[in-house]
Amino acid sequence: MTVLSLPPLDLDAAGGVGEEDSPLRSVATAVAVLDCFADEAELGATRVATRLGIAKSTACRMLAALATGGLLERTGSGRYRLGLRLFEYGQLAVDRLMLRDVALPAMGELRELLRETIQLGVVVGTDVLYVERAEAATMNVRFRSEHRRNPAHSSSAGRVLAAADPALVTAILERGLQRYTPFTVVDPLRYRQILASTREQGYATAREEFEPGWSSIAAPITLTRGGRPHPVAALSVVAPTSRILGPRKPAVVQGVRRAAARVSADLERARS
Amino acid sequence: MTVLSLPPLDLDAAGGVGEEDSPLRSVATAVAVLDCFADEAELGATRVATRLGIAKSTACRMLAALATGGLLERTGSGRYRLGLRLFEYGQLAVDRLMLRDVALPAMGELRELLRETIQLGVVVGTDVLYVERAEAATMNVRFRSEHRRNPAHSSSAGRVLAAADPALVTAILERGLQRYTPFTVVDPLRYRQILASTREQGYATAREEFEPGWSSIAAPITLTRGGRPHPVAALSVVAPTSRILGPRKPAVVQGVRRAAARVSADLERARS
DNA sequence: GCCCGCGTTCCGGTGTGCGGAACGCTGCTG
DNA sequence: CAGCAGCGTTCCGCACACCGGAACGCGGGC
Repeated sequence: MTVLSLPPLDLDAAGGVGEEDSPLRSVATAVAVLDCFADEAELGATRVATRLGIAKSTACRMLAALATGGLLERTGSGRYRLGLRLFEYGQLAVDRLMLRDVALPAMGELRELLRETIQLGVVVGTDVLYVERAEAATMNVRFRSEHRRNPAHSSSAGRVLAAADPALVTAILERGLQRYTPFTVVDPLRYRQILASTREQGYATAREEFEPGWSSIAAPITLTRGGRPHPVAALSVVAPTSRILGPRKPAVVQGVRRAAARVSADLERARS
Repeated sequence: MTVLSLPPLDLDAAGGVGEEDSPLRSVATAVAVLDCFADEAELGATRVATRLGIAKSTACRMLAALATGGLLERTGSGRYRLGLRLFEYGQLAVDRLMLRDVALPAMGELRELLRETIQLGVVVGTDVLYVERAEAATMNVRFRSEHRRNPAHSSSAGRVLAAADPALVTAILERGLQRYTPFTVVDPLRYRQILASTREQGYATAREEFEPGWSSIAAPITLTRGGRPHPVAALSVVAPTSRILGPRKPAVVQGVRRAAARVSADLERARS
């Protein structure tokens, strides 16, 4: 089994529902129906039909079929909601990367060492998706679903992953460096400079570039492929700025780099 | 928005792939294709075709359609694997229960108090599915995907949930009390006695009934519906037997009951 | 370099999913 | 209390999109 062959960054997946010209029209619309539930928690047949521009009867059949398959569940009032089977599939998808299990011990130790929240992120499209998180001592309700994915250019994890992947860099630049805070780096030239220094130093930082007050430091988890180490994921420490970019910064950098290196080694050994 | 209306325990979902007589045949087979990946990490068109008894060309089209939808990803050698989009959908499905976010703080505090692993479980079919886990101090690699779901009859969480749900009890008994360890309760009469005492005491225990050496204590998270409190989830402490069923048992019971009661109250308030 | 196995593509017939309209139902509202 | 409006669901006939079999291109392996 190949260990975590990085998905070839499907750019089209970033867009909206759109009209797929693929075969299996009904399956494509079924997936589009699922996508509708990314925005809203509960949907009925009429909403789905109008959103997708299909007949109401078609939407109803799609919803029923997805519900019998377990991908959707019926709420009391005839509407539908994402099903828990999707949770199981999603956990399996992450487990199959053979990354989380390898990284968990190191993440727990790093959390204990720094007493901060540790994140494990991979690239999907031009975003970083966090597939595991070791919360600081008291589990922080601040980290919710909306913090499970963020644009690669404004996060330290995205930088260590882009630093070694020119195709990802061009994809990020094509999409545009959107500004989220006054500190967000939006100049392509400056962004490339940051990536260059990331390559040199072996870690990346992001100072309040996505959410005011919160910064992060990340180091790459690599896998030697074709003789050269290739980043496949990133370990990042996220905390209020003063706690990791102040006097503690050297300790945090050393800690996250060591943890990422250990995960890389374990991942290499797990490649049986 | 209704908060966590318990899914009506789809019994058929427990079975294998099977032939659905529902409309939208292609969507049904697409779901069946997804189900194939519950067992194996990577699959090609031929394997899928033989497993489902469909033509190889059909399987190929299904795989391609699911891949363009992001539910599957292509691995290097033309085979397929569950896609990370499923992870996002799955996280959304759990978030929409408005249960995890409410329970996280209490779980973190209980973990700190007991220094043991805390699990948050819900019922799906006749199994308990754990949708969140607060690991003990060092994140334990022992808890992996195979520990994300287990039969309701052999877990403490399943008992507090079955204690107030006669329909679930009959479903569990119909399925049969499978033996996993020498301690597993497999006598229906004894099982009903245990449920009765669970109702009285307000918590449940399971002593090495699923995995030798590991036991658990659970308390119900309830939501008043129709004037009466109704369990919708369970908080459980899982640890080596001596650490929770020995002298510490009273403290553990009190801790998990208090935490579950707090989550219940918060959940009630969140029902705006 | 041969062969076997894979994933993919092509093509025609047919059965299946599409859309529009009609049906119960619930929960508003005048 | 009755009317209505909106919902999810069902029915039905036509068209077309999907299924299966066979052919293609490619890669790995005794």
